[in-house]
Amino acid sequence: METPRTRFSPSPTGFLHIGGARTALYNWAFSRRHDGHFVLRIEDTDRERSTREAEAAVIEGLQWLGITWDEGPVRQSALADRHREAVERMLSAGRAYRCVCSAESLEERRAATIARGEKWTYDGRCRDADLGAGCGPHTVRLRMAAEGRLDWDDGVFGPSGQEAVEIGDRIIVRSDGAPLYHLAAVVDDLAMGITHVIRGADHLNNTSFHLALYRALDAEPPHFAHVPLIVGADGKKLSKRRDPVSVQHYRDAGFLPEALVNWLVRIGWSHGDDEIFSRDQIAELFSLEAVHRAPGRAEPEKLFWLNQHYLKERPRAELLAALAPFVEADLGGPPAHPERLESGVDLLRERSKTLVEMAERGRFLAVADDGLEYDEKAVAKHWKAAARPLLEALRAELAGLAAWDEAGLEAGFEAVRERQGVGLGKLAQPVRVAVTGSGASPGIYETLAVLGRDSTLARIDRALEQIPRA
RNA sequence: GCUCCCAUCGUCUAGCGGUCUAGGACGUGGCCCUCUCAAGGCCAAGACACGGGUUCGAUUCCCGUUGGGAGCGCCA
Repeated sequence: METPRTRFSPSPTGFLHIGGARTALYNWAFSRRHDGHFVLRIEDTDRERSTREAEAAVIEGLQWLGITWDEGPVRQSALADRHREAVERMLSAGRAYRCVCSAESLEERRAATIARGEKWTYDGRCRDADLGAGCGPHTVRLRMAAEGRLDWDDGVFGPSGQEAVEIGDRIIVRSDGAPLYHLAAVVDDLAMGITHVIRGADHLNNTSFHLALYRALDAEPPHFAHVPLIVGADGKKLSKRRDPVSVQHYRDAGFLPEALVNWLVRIGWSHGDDEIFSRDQIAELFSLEAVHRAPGRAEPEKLFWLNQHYLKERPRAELLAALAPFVEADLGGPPAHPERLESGVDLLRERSKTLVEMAERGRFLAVADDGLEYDEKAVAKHWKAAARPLLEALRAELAGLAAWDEAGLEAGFEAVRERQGVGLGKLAQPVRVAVTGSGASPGIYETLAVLGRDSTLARIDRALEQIPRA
Protein backbone atom coordinates (compact mmCIF):
# COMPACT_ATOMS: atom_id res chain seq x y z
CA MET A 1 0.00 0.00 0.00
CA GLU A 2 1.15 3.53 -0.76
CA THR A 3 1.80 5.61 2.34
CA PRO A 4 -1.75 6.40 3.41
CA ARG A 5 -2.98 9.85 4.26
CA THR A 6 -6.20 9.95 6.23
CA ARG A 7 -8.19 12.80 7.67
CA PHE A 8 -10.86 13.53 10.21
CA SER A 9 -13.01 16.46 9.23
CA PRO A 10 -15.53 17.49 11.84
CA SER A 11 -17.87 20.40 11.37
CA PRO A 12 -17.53 22.80 14.29
CA THR A 13 -21.21 23.12 15.07
CA GLY A 14 -21.32 21.53 18.51
CA PHE A 15 -19.31 19.31 20.81
CA LEU A 16 -17.31 16.32 19.70
CA HIS A 17 -19.86 13.59 19.10
CA ILE A 18 -18.97 10.03 20.13
CA GLY A 19 -19.67 8.87 16.59
CA GLY A 20 -17.24 11.45 15.30
CA ALA A 21 -14.75 10.50 17.96
CA ARG A 22 -14.88 6.91 16.81
CA THR A 23 -14.43 7.92 13.19
CA ALA A 24 -11.44 10.00 14.23
CA LEU A 25 -10.09 7.04 16.17
CA TYR A 26 -10.40 4.72 13.17
CA ASN A 27 -8.68 7.23 10.90
CA TRP A 28 -5.95 7.72 13.45
CA ALA A 29 -5.51 3.98 13.95
CA PHE A 30 -5.48 3.25 10.24
CA SER A 31 -2.80 5.84 9.54
CA ARG A 32 -0.74 4.65 12.50
CA ARG A 33 -1.02 1.05 11.49
CA HIS A 34 0.33 1.78 8.03
CA ASP A 35 2.86 4.41 9.00
CA GLY A 36 0.73 7.04 7.37
CA HIS A 37 -0.20 10.63 7.93
CA PHE A 38 -3.30 11.87 9.74
CA VAL A 39 -4.76 15.29 9.03
CA LEU A 40 -7.31 17.24 11.06
CA ARG A 41 -9.49 19.47 8.92
CA ILE A 42 -12.24 21.70 10.22
CA GLU A 43 -15.21 21.78 7.86
CA ASP A 44 -16.49 25.25 8.47
CA THR A 45 -17.99 26.05 5.08
CA ASP A 46 -21.32 26.56 6.78
CA ARG A 47 -20.39 29.91 8.27
CA GLU A 48 -23.70 30.42 9.99
CA ARG A 49 -23.49 27.30 12.11
CA SER A 50 -19.75 27.13 12.66
CA THR A 51 -18.28 28.70 15.76
CA ARG A 52 -14.81 29.00 17.18
CA GLU A 53 -16.07 27.71 20.51
CA ALA A 54 -17.31 24.52 18.92
CA GLU A 55 -14.02 24.15 17.07
CA ALA A 56 -12.11 24.47 20.33
CA ALA A 57 -14.41 21.94 21.99
CA VAL A 58 -13.83 19.43 19.20
CA ILE A 59 -10.08 19.85 19.38
CA GLU A 60 -10.09 19.62 23.15
CA GLY A 61 -12.14 16.43 22.96
CA LEU A 62 -9.69 14.81 20.57
CA GLN A 63 -6.74 15.82 22.71
CA TRP A 64 -8.40 14.47 25.82
CA LEU A 65 -8.95 11.15 24.07
CA GLY A 66 -5.28 11.06 23.12
CA ILE A 67 -5.98 11.15 19.40
CA THR A 68 -3.11 13.02 17.80
CA TRP A 69 -2.79 14.36 14.28
CA ASP A 70 0.21 15.05 12.10
CA GLU A 71 -1.15 18.05 10.27
CA GLY A 72 -3.69 20.76 11.01
CA PRO A 73 -6.11 21.84 12.16
CA VAL A 74 -6.71 23.24 8.70
CA ARG A 75 -9.82 25.35 8.31
CA GLN A 76 -11.70 24.63 5.15
CA SER A 77 -12.80 28.25 4.94
CA ALA A 78 -9.17 29.24 4.46
CA LEU A 79 -9.06 27.16 1.31
CA ALA A 80 -11.83 29.03 -0.51
CA ASP A 81 -9.58 30.00 -3.44
CA ARG A 82 -9.05 26.39 -4.33
CA HIS A 83 -12.75 25.72 -4.23
CA ARG A 84 -13.45 28.67 -6.53
CA GLU A 85 -10.73 27.64 -8.92
CA ALA A 86 -12.13 24.13 -9.14
CA VAL A 87 -15.60 25.47 -9.89
CA GLU A 88 -14.23 27.73 -12.63
CA ARG A 89 -12.57 24.78 -14.26
CA MET A 90 -15.73 22.70 -14.20
CA LEU A 91 -17.79 25.61 -15.46
CA SER A 92 -15.53 26.34 -18.42
CA ALA A 93 -15.34 22.65 -19.29
CA GLY A 94 -19.13 22.51 -19.31
CA ARG A 95 -19.14 19.98 -16.50
CA ALA A 96 -20.99 22.36 -14.24
CA TYR A 97 -23.55 25.04 -14.99
CA ARG A 98 -25.24 28.03 -13.40
CA CYS A 99 -28.77 27.65 -12.10
CA VAL A 100 -31.15 30.50 -11.30
CA CYS A 101 -33.94 28.43 -9.80
CA SER A 102 -34.95 30.05 -6.53
CA ALA A 103 -34.95 28.14 -3.29
CA GLU A 104 -38.72 28.62 -3.02
CA SER A 105 -39.42 27.37 -6.51
CA LEU A 106 -37.16 24.38 -5.93
CA GLU A 107 -38.94 23.59 -2.71
CA GLU A 108 -42.30 23.62 -4.48
CA ARG A 109 -41.15 21.31 -7.22
CA ARG A 110 -39.52 19.02 -4.71
CA ALA A 111 -42.65 18.77 -2.59
CA ALA A 112 -44.76 18.01 -5.66
CA THR A 113 -42.41 15.23 -6.74
CA ILE A 114 -42.33 13.62 -3.33
CA ALA A 115 -46.11 13.91 -3.10
CA ARG A 116 -46.25 11.76 -6.23
CA GLY A 117 -44.17 9.17 -4.38
CA GLU A 118 -41.11 9.74 -6.52
CA LYS A 119 -37.56 10.41 -5.51
CA TRP A 120 -36.55 14.01 -6.06
CA THR A 121 -33.57 14.91 -8.17
CA TYR A 122 -33.09 18.25 -9.89
CA ASP A 123 -35.44 18.47 -12.88
CA GLY A 124 -32.81 20.09 -15.10
CA ARG A 125 -34.63 23.35 -15.80
CA CYS A 126 -31.38 25.38 -16.10
CA ARG A 127 -29.27 22.50 -17.35
CA ASP A 128 -29.11 23.65 -20.96
CA ALA A 129 -29.81 27.35 -20.48
CA ASP A 130 -26.12 28.10 -20.80
CA LEU A 131 -26.27 30.89 -18.24
CA GLY A 132 -23.25 33.25 -18.03
CA ALA A 133 -21.66 34.87 -15.02
CA GLY A 134 -23.96 37.85 -15.42
CA CYS A 135 -27.17 35.90 -14.95
CA GLY A 136 -27.86 37.34 -11.51
CA PRO A 137 -28.09 35.37 -8.26
CA HIS A 138 -27.38 31.77 -9.05
CA THR A 139 -26.11 28.48 -7.74
CA VAL A 140 -23.77 26.14 -9.57
CA ARG A 141 -24.74 22.56 -10.28
CA LEU A 142 -22.66 19.58 -11.32
CA ARG A 143 -23.77 18.18 -14.68
CA MET A 144 -24.28 14.46 -14.21
CA ALA A 145 -23.99 11.93 -17.00
CA ALA A 146 -27.37 10.76 -18.27
CA GLU A 147 -26.39 7.16 -17.88
CA GLY A 148 -23.72 4.96 -16.42
CA ARG A 149 -22.81 3.95 -12.89
CA LEU A 150 -20.56 5.46 -10.28
CA ASP A 151 -19.07 2.50 -8.45
CA TRP A 152 -16.29 1.93 -5.99
CA ASP A 153 -14.97 -0.87 -3.81
CA ASP A 154 -15.67 0.18 -0.27
CA GLY A 155 -13.12 -0.73 2.37
CA VAL A 156 -15.87 -1.91 4.68
CA PHE A 157 -18.98 -2.48 2.56
CA GLY A 158 -17.29 -3.95 -0.51
CA PRO A 159 -18.56 -3.28 -4.04
CA SER A 160 -20.90 -0.29 -3.91
CA GLY A 161 -22.36 2.29 -6.26
CA GLN A 162 -25.32 3.94 -7.87
CA GLU A 163 -26.72 4.87 -11.26
CA ALA A 164 -25.70 8.41 -12.18
CA VAL A 165 -29.33 9.32 -12.90
CA GLU A 166 -30.30 8.48 -9.34
CA ILE A 167 -28.18 11.40 -8.21
CA GLY A 168 -29.22 14.21 -10.52
CA ASP A 169 -27.53 17.57 -10.96
CA ARG A 170 -26.74 18.65 -7.42
CA ILE A 171 -25.74 22.07 -6.23
CA ILE A 172 -22.05 22.55 -5.52
CA VAL A 173 -21.96 26.33 -4.94
CA ARG A 174 -24.59 28.26 -3.02
CA SER A 175 -26.11 31.48 -4.29
CA ASP A 176 -23.93 33.40 -1.83
CA GLY A 177 -20.87 31.93 -3.50
CA ALA A 178 -19.97 29.54 -0.69
CA PRO A 179 -19.04 26.01 -1.73
CA LEU A 180 -21.12 23.15 -0.43
CA TYR A 181 -19.55 20.59 1.82
CA HIS A 182 -19.36 17.99 -0.94
CA LEU A 183 -17.39 20.20 -3.28
CA ALA A 184 -15.11 21.48 -0.56
CA ALA A 185 -14.45 18.02 0.81
CA VAL A 186 -13.53 16.58 -2.58
CA VAL A 187 -11.33 19.51 -3.58
CA ASP A 188 -9.57 19.50 -0.22
CA ASP A 189 -9.07 15.76 -0.11
CA LEU A 190 -7.49 16.07 -3.52
CA ALA A 191 -5.29 19.01 -2.58
CA MET A 192 -4.19 17.32 0.63
CA GLY A 193 -3.43 14.08 -1.12
CA ILE A 194 -5.85 12.08 1.02
CA THR A 195 -5.61 8.45 -0.02
CA HIS A 196 -8.21 6.89 2.28
CA VAL A 197 -11.45 8.54 3.18
CA ILE A 198 -12.76 6.80 6.29
CA ARG A 199 -16.06 8.31 7.37
CA GLY A 200 -19.49 7.55 8.76
CA ALA A 201 -21.90 5.37 6.82
CA ASP A 202 -24.24 8.33 6.56
CA HIS A 203 -22.04 9.32 3.62
CA LEU A 204 -22.54 6.04 1.79
CA ASN A 205 -25.21 7.62 -0.41
CA ASN A 206 -23.04 10.66 -1.13
CA THR A 207 -20.04 8.73 -2.37
CA SER A 208 -21.26 8.22 -5.93
CA PHE A 209 -21.83 11.97 -6.14
CA HIS A 210 -18.32 12.56 -4.85
CA LEU A 211 -17.00 10.14 -7.45
CA ALA A 212 -18.68 12.26 -10.13
CA LEU A 213 -16.95 15.32 -8.70
CA TYR A 214 -13.56 13.63 -8.92
CA ARG A 215 -14.31 12.70 -12.49
CA ALA A 216 -15.35 16.27 -13.37
CA LEU A 217 -12.03 17.41 -11.92
CA ASP A 218 -10.15 14.80 -13.99
CA ALA A 219 -8.86 13.34 -10.76
CA GLU A 220 -8.32 9.87 -9.41
CA PRO A 221 -10.59 9.27 -6.39
CA PRO A 222 -9.19 8.01 -3.09
CA HIS A 223 -10.20 4.75 -1.42
CA PHE A 224 -13.41 4.99 0.53
CA ALA A 225 -14.35 3.12 3.68
CA HIS A 226 -17.58 3.74 5.56
CA VAL A 227 -17.99 2.83 9.17
CA PRO A 228 -21.46 1.99 10.50
CA LEU A 229 -23.20 4.50 12.66
CA ILE A 230 -23.49 4.32 16.41
CA VAL A 231 -27.13 4.22 17.45
CA GLY A 232 -28.77 4.82 20.80
CA ALA A 233 -29.97 2.28 23.34
CA ASP A 234 -33.31 2.21 21.54
CA GLY A 235 -31.65 1.23 18.27
CA LYS A 236 -32.39 4.58 16.70
CA LYS A 237 -30.07 7.31 15.62
CA LEU A 238 -28.33 8.97 18.53
CA SER A 239 -30.43 11.84 19.70
CA LYS A 240 -29.13 14.77 21.66
CA ARG A 241 -32.34 14.73 23.65
CA ARG A 242 -32.39 11.07 24.59
CA ASP A 243 -28.78 9.97 24.55
CA PRO A 244 -25.51 11.25 25.93
CA VAL A 245 -23.68 12.02 22.71
CA SER A 246 -20.74 14.23 23.50
CA VAL A 247 -17.28 13.16 24.56
CA GLN A 248 -17.44 15.96 27.08
CA HIS A 249 -20.46 14.37 28.75
CA TYR A 250 -18.50 11.17 29.36
CA ARG A 251 -15.51 13.08 30.66
CA ASP A 252 -17.69 14.98 33.12
CA ALA A 253 -19.40 11.76 34.17
CA GLY A 254 -16.02 10.52 35.41
CA PHE A 255 -14.86 8.25 32.62
CA LEU A 256 -11.20 7.90 31.76
CA PRO A 257 -10.23 8.62 28.14
CA GLU A 258 -8.60 5.22 27.72
CA ALA A 259 -11.88 3.59 28.76
CA LEU A 260 -13.92 5.66 26.34
CA VAL A 261 -11.47 4.90 23.54
CA ASN A 262 -11.55 1.19 24.32
CA TRP A 263 -15.35 1.20 24.42
CA LEU A 264 -15.75 3.14 21.18
CA VAL A 265 -13.23 1.15 19.21
CA ARG A 266 -15.09 -2.06 20.04
CA ILE A 267 -18.42 -0.77 18.77
CA GLY A 268 -18.11 -1.86 15.18
CA TRP A 269 -14.67 -3.40 15.26
CA SER A 270 -13.20 -6.49 16.85
CA HIS A 271 -10.03 -8.49 17.05
CA GLY A 272 -11.01 -12.05 17.91
CA ASP A 273 -12.26 -12.34 21.46
CA ASP A 274 -10.05 -9.54 22.79
CA GLU A 275 -11.72 -6.90 24.91
CA ILE A 276 -8.98 -4.71 26.33
CA PHE A 277 -7.11 -2.48 23.93
CA SER A 278 -4.65 0.27 24.70
CA ARG A 279 -4.21 3.03 22.15
CA ASP A 280 -0.95 1.42 21.08
CA GLN A 281 -2.63 -1.93 20.57
CA ILE A 282 -5.38 -0.31 18.53
CA ALA A 283 -2.76 1.37 16.37
CA GLU A 284 -1.09 -1.98 15.92
CA LEU A 285 -4.11 -4.22 15.31
CA PHE A 286 -6.68 -2.06 13.57
CA SER A 287 -7.85 -3.09 10.14
CA LEU A 288 -10.77 -1.99 8.00
CA GLU A 289 -11.54 -5.61 7.06
CA ALA A 290 -12.53 -6.24 10.67
CA VAL A 291 -14.94 -3.31 10.79
CA HIS A 292 -18.56 -4.41 10.85
CA ARG A 293 -21.36 -3.32 8.59
CA ALA A 294 -24.24 -3.24 11.04
CA PRO A 295 -24.81 -0.21 13.25
CA GLY A 296 -23.82 -0.65 16.89
CA ARG A 297 -25.61 0.48 20.02
CA ALA A 298 -24.02 2.74 22.56
CA GLU A 299 -24.97 0.74 25.67
CA PRO A 300 -22.90 1.94 28.60
CA GLU A 301 -22.63 -1.27 30.71
CA LYS A 302 -19.37 -2.32 29.19
CA LEU A 303 -18.05 1.22 29.44
CA PHE A 304 -18.53 1.10 33.21
CA TRP A 305 -16.66 -2.16 33.39
CA LEU A 306 -13.85 -0.86 31.19
CA ASN A 307 -13.65 2.31 33.22
CA GLN A 308 -13.19 0.39 36.44
CA HIS A 309 -10.56 -1.70 34.74
CA TYR A 310 -8.59 1.40 33.80
CA LEU A 311 -9.26 2.99 37.18
CA LYS A 312 -7.55 -0.02 38.74
CA GLU A 313 -4.66 0.15 36.29
CA ARG A 314 -3.72 3.82 36.41
CA PRO A 315 -0.54 4.72 38.25
CA ARG A 316 -1.52 6.29 41.55
CA ALA A 317 -0.21 9.78 40.86
CA GLU A 318 -2.04 9.96 37.54
CA LEU A 319 -5.22 8.64 39.06
CA LEU A 320 -5.03 11.24 41.80
CA ALA A 321 -4.57 13.98 39.24
CA ALA A 322 -7.64 12.83 37.33
CA LEU A 323 -9.63 12.49 40.53
CA ALA A 324 -8.77 15.90 41.99
CA PRO A 325 -11.34 17.99 40.10
CA PHE A 326 -14.08 15.50 40.94
CA VAL A 327 -13.22 15.67 44.63
CA GLU A 328 -13.37 19.44 44.55
CA ALA A 329 -16.71 19.34 42.78
CA ASP A 330 -18.06 16.79 45.25
CA LEU A 331 -16.90 18.75 48.27
CA GLY A 332 -17.58 22.17 46.85
CA GLY A 333 -14.00 23.12 47.66
CA PRO A 334 -10.55 21.68 48.25
CA PRO A 335 -10.27 18.61 50.49
CA ALA A 336 -9.25 19.06 54.14
CA HIS A 337 -7.08 15.96 53.94
CA PRO A 338 -5.60 15.42 50.48
CA GLU A 339 -2.93 13.20 52.03
CA ARG A 340 -5.54 10.71 53.18
CA LEU A 341 -6.99 10.58 49.70
CA GLU A 342 -3.53 9.88 48.45
CA SER A 343 -2.94 6.93 50.74
CA GLY A 344 -6.52 5.69 50.51
CA VAL A 345 -7.06 5.90 46.78
CA ASP A 346 -6.08 2.27 46.28
CA LEU A 347 -8.97 1.26 48.53
CA LEU A 348 -11.35 3.32 46.44
CA ARG A 349 -10.39 2.24 42.95
CA GLU A 350 -11.62 -1.33 43.38
CA ARG A 351 -15.05 -0.10 44.38
CA SER A 352 -15.69 2.64 41.86
CA LYS A 353 -16.97 2.62 38.32
CA THR A 354 -16.34 6.31 37.70
CA LEU A 355 -14.34 9.19 39.13
CA VAL A 356 -17.60 10.72 40.30
CA GLU A 357 -18.36 7.64 42.34
CA MET A 358 -14.79 7.53 43.56
CA ALA A 359 -14.98 11.08 44.87
CA GLU A 360 -18.18 10.23 46.71
CA ARG A 361 -16.77 7.08 48.23
CA GLY A 362 -13.64 8.91 49.28
CA ARG A 363 -15.48 11.76 50.89
CA PHE A 364 -14.98 10.41 54.42
CA LEU A 365 -11.23 10.51 53.85
CA ALA A 366 -11.15 14.02 52.45
CA VAL A 367 -13.27 15.83 55.02
CA ALA A 368 -12.34 17.09 58.48
CA ASP A 369 -13.59 15.02 61.44
CA ASP A 370 -16.38 17.43 62.26
CA GLY A 371 -17.41 17.66 58.63
CA LEU A 372 -18.41 14.00 58.39
CA GLU A 373 -22.04 13.38 57.52
CA TYR A 374 -23.90 10.25 58.51
CA ASP A 375 -26.16 8.06 56.46
CA GLU A 376 -29.47 7.89 58.32
CA LYS A 377 -30.23 4.30 57.52
CA ALA A 378 -26.79 3.14 58.63
CA VAL A 379 -27.11 5.08 61.87
CA ALA A 380 -30.51 3.60 62.60
CA LYS A 381 -29.27 0.12 61.91
CA HIS A 382 -25.90 0.08 63.64
CA TRP A 383 -26.00 2.72 66.36
CA LYS A 384 -28.35 1.02 68.75
CA ALA A 385 -27.77 1.05 72.48
CA ALA A 386 -26.11 -2.36 72.32
CA ALA A 387 -23.30 -0.90 70.24
CA ARG A 388 -22.35 1.56 72.91
CA PRO A 389 -20.31 -0.68 75.28
CA LEU A 390 -18.64 -2.21 72.25
CA LEU A 391 -17.53 1.14 70.94
CA GLU A 392 -16.42 2.30 74.35
CA ALA A 393 -14.30 -0.80 74.84
CA LEU A 394 -12.83 -0.46 71.40
CA ARG A 395 -12.05 3.17 71.96
CA ALA A 396 -10.10 2.32 75.07
CA GLU A 397 -8.26 -0.47 73.29
CA LEU A 398 -7.35 1.66 70.29
CA ALA A 399 -6.20 4.56 72.45
CA GLY A 400 -3.53 2.32 73.92
CA LEU A 401 -2.65 0.43 70.79
CA ALA A 402 1.08 0.11 70.33
CA ALA A 403 1.22 -0.17 66.55
CA TRP A 404 -1.29 1.78 64.42
CA ASP A 405 -1.23 -0.42 61.37
CA GLU A 406 -3.50 -3.05 59.87
CA ALA A 407 -2.00 -5.93 61.85
CA GLY A 408 -2.08 -3.99 65.10
CA LEU A 409 -5.65 -2.85 64.49
CA GLU A 410 -6.77 -6.35 63.72
CA ALA A 411 -5.21 -7.60 66.97
CA GLY A 412 -6.96 -4.82 68.86
CA PHE A 413 -10.34 -5.59 67.30
CA GLU A 414 -9.91 -9.30 67.99
CA ALA A 415 -9.10 -8.66 71.64
CA VAL A 416 -12.16 -6.48 72.16
CA ARG A 417 -14.38 -8.83 70.23
CA GLU A 418 -13.37 -11.81 72.31
CA ARG A 419 -13.73 -10.00 75.59
CA GLN A 420 -17.18 -8.77 74.62
CA GLY A 421 -18.15 -12.11 73.19
CA VAL A 422 -19.43 -10.82 69.86
CA GLY A 423 -18.74 -11.49 66.21
CA LEU A 424 -16.59 -9.09 64.25
CA GLY A 425 -19.56 -7.75 62.35
CA LYS A 426 -21.24 -6.52 65.51
CA LEU A 427 -18.16 -4.53 66.35
CA ALA A 428 -17.00 -3.40 62.95
CA GLN A 429 -20.26 -1.98 61.66
CA PRO A 430 -20.85 0.64 64.37
CA VAL A 431 -17.23 1.69 63.99
CA ARG A 432 -17.56 1.86 60.25
CA VAL A 433 -20.52 4.18 60.54
CA ALA A 434 -18.64 6.26 63.12
CA VAL A 435 -15.56 6.80 60.95
CA THR A 436 -17.02 6.77 57.43
CA GLY A 437 -20.61 7.82 58.04
CA SER A 438 -21.76 4.87 55.99
CA GLY A 439 -22.48 1.17 56.36
CA ALA A 440 -20.34 0.38 53.32
CA SER A 441 -16.66 1.16 53.01
CA PRO A 442 -13.28 -0.43 52.45
CA GLY A 443 -12.04 -2.96 55.03
CA ILE A 444 -12.22 -1.58 58.54
CA TYR A 445 -8.51 -2.08 59.36
CA GLU A 446 -7.37 -0.49 56.13
CA THR A 447 -9.77 2.36 56.67
CA LEU A 448 -8.60 3.11 60.21
CA ALA A 449 -4.97 2.77 59.21
CA VAL A 450 -5.42 5.52 56.61
CA LEU A 451 -7.46 7.72 58.93
CA GLY A 452 -4.91 7.62 61.75
CA ARG A 453 -5.42 7.35 65.49
CA ASP A 454 -6.46 10.92 66.24
CA SER A 455 -9.21 11.06 63.68
CA THR A 456 -10.43 7.59 64.52
CA LEU A 457 -10.75 8.38 68.21
CA ALA A 458 -12.32 11.76 67.53
CA ARG A 459 -14.88 10.21 65.23
CA ILE A 460 -15.69 7.46 67.72
CA ASP A 461 -16.15 10.08 70.42
CA ARG A 462 -18.45 12.03 68.17
CA ALA A 463 -20.46 8.86 67.54
CA LEU A 464 -20.66 8.08 71.24
CA GLU A 465 -22.36 11.41 71.78
CA GLN A 466 -25.19 10.25 69.59
CA ILE A 467 -25.57 6.60 70.49
CA PRO A 468 -28.37 6.05 73.00
CA ARG A 469 -27.63 4.58 76.41
CA ALA A 470 -29.30 1.32 77.34
C1' G B 1 -42.97 6.90 -1.17
C1' C B 2 -38.14 6.15 -3.82
C1' U B 3 -32.66 4.77 -3.65
C1' C B 4 -28.79 2.46 -0.94
C1' C B 5 -27.30 -0.44 3.24
C1' C B 6 -27.63 -3.94 7.40
C1' A B 7 -29.42 -8.56 10.35
C1' U B 8 -25.63 -14.42 15.87
C1' C B 9 -27.52 -14.26 23.36
C1' G B 10 -30.57 -7.94 26.51
C1' U B 11 -25.71 -5.37 24.60
C1' C B 12 -20.66 -5.61 22.14
C1' U B 13 -19.03 -9.61 19.38
C1' A B 14 -16.16 -14.85 17.57
C1' G B 15 -17.63 -17.67 13.40
C1' C B 16 -15.25 -16.43 6.74
C1' G B 17 -19.89 -24.74 4.17
C1' G B 18 -18.73 -29.79 7.87
C1' U B 19 -14.33 -28.39 13.90
C1' C B 20 -21.38 -25.45 16.39
C1' U B 21 -24.80 -30.00 21.50
C1' A B 22 -22.74 -21.82 18.17
C1' G B 23 -17.34 -19.51 21.63
C1' G B 24 -15.88 -14.86 24.52
C1' A B 25 -16.99 -10.22 27.11
C1' C B 26 -20.47 -6.88 29.64
C1' G B 27 -24.94 -7.14 32.14
C1' U B 28 -28.30 -10.58 34.98
C1' G B 29 -29.14 -14.84 38.69
C1' G B 30 -26.80 -18.34 42.17
C1' C B 31 -22.68 -20.15 45.09
C1' C B 32 -17.75 -19.40 47.36
C1' C B 33 -14.69 -15.79 49.86
C1' U B 34 -16.06 -12.21 53.77
C1' C B 35 -16.23 -7.00 59.14
C1' U B 36 -19.79 -3.96 55.20
C1' C B 37 -19.28 -2.59 50.08
C1' A B 38 -16.45 -3.96 46.29
C1' A B 39 -12.78 -6.86 43.90
C1' G B 40 -11.78 -12.00 42.85
C1' G B 41 -13.14 -17.33 41.87
C1' C B 42 -16.84 -20.96 40.25
C1' C B 43 -21.63 -22.15 38.13
C1' A B 44 -26.21 -20.93 35.44
C1' A B 45 -29.87 -18.82 32.19
C1' G B 46 -29.45 -16.47 27.39
C1' A B 47 -28.85 -15.93 20.16
C1' C B 48 -27.91 -17.95 14.44
C1' A B 49 -35.31 -12.95 12.67
C1' C B 50 -38.67 -15.90 9.22
C1' G B 51 -39.59 -18.58 4.54
C1' G B 52 -37.73 -20.58 0.22
C1' G B 53 -33.73 -22.35 -2.55
C1' U B 54 -28.13 -24.09 -3.77
C1' U B 55 -25.40 -28.23 -1.61
C1' C B 56 -24.09 -34.78 0.51
C1' G B 57 -24.14 -30.83 4.32
C1' A B 58 -25.91 -24.42 5.91
C1' U B 59 -25.05 -19.62 11.28
C1' U B 60 -21.91 -19.37 6.99
C1' C B 61 -23.83 -18.85 -0.38
C1' C B 62 -28.46 -16.96 -3.36
C1' C B 63 -33.65 -15.00 -3.45
C1' G B 64 -37.84 -13.21 -0.96
C1' U B 65 -40.45 -11.56 3.71
C1' U B 66 -39.98 -9.04 8.17
C1' G B 67 -37.33 -5.73 11.13
C1' G B 68 -33.70 -1.82 11.51
C1' G B 69 -30.45 2.13 9.56
C1' A B 70 -28.95 6.02 6.09
C1' G B 71 -29.97 9.22 2.06
C1' C B 72 -33.57 11.77 -1.18
C1' G B 73 -31.07 20.16 1.44
C1' C B 74 -28.52 26.63 -1.58
C1' C B 75 -26.64 21.16 6.33
C1' A B 76 -22.30 18.71 7.19
